[in-house]
Amino acid sequence: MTRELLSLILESLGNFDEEEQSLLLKEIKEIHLAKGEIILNPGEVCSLAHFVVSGSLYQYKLNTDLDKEIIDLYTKNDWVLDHKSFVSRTASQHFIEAFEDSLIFEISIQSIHKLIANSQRFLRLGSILEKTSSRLSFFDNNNSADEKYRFILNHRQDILQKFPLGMIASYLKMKPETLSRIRKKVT
Amino acid sequence: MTRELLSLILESLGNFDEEEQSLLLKEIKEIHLAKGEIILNPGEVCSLAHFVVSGSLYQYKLNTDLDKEIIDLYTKNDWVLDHKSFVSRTASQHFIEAFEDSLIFEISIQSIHKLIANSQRFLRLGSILEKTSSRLSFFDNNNSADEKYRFILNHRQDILQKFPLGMIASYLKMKPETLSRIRKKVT
DNA sequence: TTTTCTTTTTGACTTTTATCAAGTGCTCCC
DNA sequence: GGGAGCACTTGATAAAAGTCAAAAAGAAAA
Repeated sequence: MTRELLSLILESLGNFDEEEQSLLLKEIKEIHLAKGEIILNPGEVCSLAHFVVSGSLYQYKLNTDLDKEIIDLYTKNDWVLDHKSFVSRTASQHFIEAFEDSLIFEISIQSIHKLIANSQRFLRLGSILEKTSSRLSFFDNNNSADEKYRFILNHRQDILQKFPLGMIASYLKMKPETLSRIRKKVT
Repeated sequence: MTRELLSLILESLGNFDEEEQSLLLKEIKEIHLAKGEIILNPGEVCSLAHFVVSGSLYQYKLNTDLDKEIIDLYTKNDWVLDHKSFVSRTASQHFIEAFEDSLIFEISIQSIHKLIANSQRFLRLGSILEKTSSRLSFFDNNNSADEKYRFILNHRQDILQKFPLGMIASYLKMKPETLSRIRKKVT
């Protein structure tokens, strides 16, 4: 992987010195995904963290009617993982799939442990988890449909561009009709 | 701490052999809490996991009107921690407080790391996290008030005994009136 | 036991969101 | 260009939960 691409990750995680960057570089893999490619399946333990360089991905589960329920949407500079499976090392119930052709970086949990063992400064990699969980936790609370949409509008403009409203509605746990009405009112 | 009390933890985590039990014992502290004592304050990083031997505790945050919003309720044999703060090592926004006089065990994240460094078998301590997060994640989803109450009825009978309905309603993110009506309907 | 205070229930009404059905606009593509 | 399909919008109505106010039931205190 090139240093130029590494700089994207460094922007996300904060800077590391030369030596740390070299160590980090050795653990990171570059992956090209075609639209529709799946990088996590239900039943697997999510032991890889991915970083979106370009393109977009989404995490979802199938409900009893086999409809996709959107868990999270990812674009450039987002960290991609099933947070719960990653942390507790239990089987995921979710899919993670490329929504477009995408370029991503990959780092394994083993690599992260290895780096931390080497230098405590890599404890900062824990912020990967922080980033993923803080975003999702907003939707956990009993916020109104309005507030949820406004949150996207303020913090995730990018996903409004990339993904169809039906997917965004599912992500916000509301019906497409409700999202459509709110959008008219708020904008 | 006595071996008898340790057996409670072993029931929760699965068995360890003699040597592992000795190592574990050294890292665990026994704590008596008086009703109202606070073991986690907003602004602190939650770096201790607690196990309830007897009594009860609750985790909450203050909303803008300074009302307590219940995050989690704990009784005998529950593990107590702010999951997000514990995992991501960021400042908690929550309180954790004894609801009654309680006896709890305490183990620090440092101790957990130390044990794991010593033997991979202590990786099982990760199930502490699993237990705490899986319970909470049920309420994240857009389940109806009915389903949430039924979940409590099936999986947390004990908290219905210990805590007033107002607290349980807040925990389930509904109004006390709604919980009262559902209770009449479901029971 | 009576009084007081708190918790829980009940009733009438409002707000929010879901549901169902139909309409508009758009793109793909033969 | 004329469907066929898809995404989004709009309207009418229903269901779920919240709000406010008051009554009933329980628990604690005098």
